[in-house]
Amino acid sequence: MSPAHSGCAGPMPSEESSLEAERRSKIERLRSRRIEPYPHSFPGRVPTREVAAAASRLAVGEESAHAEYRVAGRLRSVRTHGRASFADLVDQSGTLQLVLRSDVLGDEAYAAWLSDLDPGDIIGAIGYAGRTRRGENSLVARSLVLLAKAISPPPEKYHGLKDEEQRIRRRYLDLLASEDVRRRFRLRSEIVQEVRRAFDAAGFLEVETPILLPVASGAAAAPFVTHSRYLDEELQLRIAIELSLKRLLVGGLERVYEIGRCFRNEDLDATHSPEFTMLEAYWAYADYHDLRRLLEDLFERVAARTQELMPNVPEVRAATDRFRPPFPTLDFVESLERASGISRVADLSVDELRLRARAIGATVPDDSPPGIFLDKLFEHYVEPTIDHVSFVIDHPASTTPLAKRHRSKAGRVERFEVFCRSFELGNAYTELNDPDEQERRFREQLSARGEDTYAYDADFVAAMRYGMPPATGIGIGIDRLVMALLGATSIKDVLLFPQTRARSG
RNA sequence: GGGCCCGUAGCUCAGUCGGCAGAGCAGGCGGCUCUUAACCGCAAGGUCAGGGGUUCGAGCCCCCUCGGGCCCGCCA
Repeated sequence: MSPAHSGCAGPMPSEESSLEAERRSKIERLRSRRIEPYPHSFPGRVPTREVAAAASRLAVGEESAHAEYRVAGRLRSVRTHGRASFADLVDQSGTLQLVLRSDVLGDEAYAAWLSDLDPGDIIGAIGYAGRTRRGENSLVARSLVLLAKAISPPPEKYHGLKDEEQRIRRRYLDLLASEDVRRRFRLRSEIVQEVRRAFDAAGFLEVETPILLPVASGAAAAPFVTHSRYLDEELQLRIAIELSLKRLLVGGLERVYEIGRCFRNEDLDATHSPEFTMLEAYWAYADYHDLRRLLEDLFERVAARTQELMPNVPEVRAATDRFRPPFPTLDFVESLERASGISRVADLSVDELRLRARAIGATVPDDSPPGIFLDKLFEHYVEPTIDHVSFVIDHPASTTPLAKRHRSKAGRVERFEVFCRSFELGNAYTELNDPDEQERRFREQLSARGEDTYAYDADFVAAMRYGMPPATGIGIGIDRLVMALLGATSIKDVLLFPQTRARSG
């Protein structure tokens, strides 16, 4: 038993419906038949897919009583047909039809099972493969075993669970009602595995660094704040992994990555969740070109796996097509100039930039640094034009205070962002490793903006003074990557248990 | 934080002009040995999100609250 997760526990239906009373009375009946409704295990089961495969090798109408199979899963529907019935059994491998016949199960058992089983029950079936006269791959059941009686009825068998609130709050119902939803979340896990494989294969070490920190830094965001009773000190939940991983570079771990939850005390909307899964990777002695190559390979692989797992879903097909190489490269400045018609945009004064930003309706403070205005212009003119997965590279230095200066382009930094359908998937730099410059920029950040800014992490600067190798680093939003691959329009579609308000009253 | 929309049976949804609360699925009873959203017949199932108001009369109109969705603003 894993630790209970909080959050979605929520108060749920207190009064039982008459349907539930009916099912409870069936439990009593079953017990009077000396059938335990909640037994301990069901050994020897095979996936339903295996039986379906065996049945598919038979002729229509043929049955093969030689081999016996044990399958288990959730009963989805029962089509009673007098002295023969058909039931659909769903397990993780798929759906298998059970053929229930009084002449095979025995008249008494047949009648008893039909009256005491309901859709939603977890059952085991023991029998042999057969193909019905209508050609359906089936298991002809010699006996049935109740494994868990469901008291609450499942969602409607055809339409499933549609109510968005219920889908989120009671994701288990959404999952049990929809093979498609189950596949999407399975895909999410596989994408994470694929990411691990890519970084492992490139010689990276997966590490785990603190989530609870004295001060959350490494990004500009509002942290969640908590309190340690032991220390009697305030702690903050991390908003980024960056500074922990860079400390590891100082310590001589040359290639490290972490996949983990980060927390930002901000709104939930279509592309933001207060807790989200971030991949960050840091690579000593390499630069952002190396990371980009690694990423391009990774994208091809996850897109292929996505198509494999979810063929024939048009929106998924359209989404994965965006991950087909080559991936366009957009120079930040050139693409902005082309899209906006503004020439020499990087040379404009702050005042000119502010006017341009105001003209497109950007609502940022007047005293913002030039990079903020450039970002706004880019968001307005260029981002909406990005559909295919694309790399935006070499941003003006003023937009990116914490990246290393570009080695050849004046006024730029070595950075790329990956975009898909106008939202950002990832962000990579050739990292700063001059401790004095790091400290200076931290301080500039502090004075530049208000509350949501980089907290000053003195120990991190101290670490860098011992020497951090030249390195490149990247952050990828795993939730967004999954969204992009599935063509999902809301981050809630890729989070098993998105944040919801506690139910009151 | 601002705007718009939604909440009816366990689930999926109708509900017209303010006039008896409806259907399908699921469940109950009966029928059916090839169905697959099985089908046929009968009966049952409601705090119309919650609270207040208008009205002879409110699921429907008005106000408040709760929850959700979408758009905008901010962060990835």
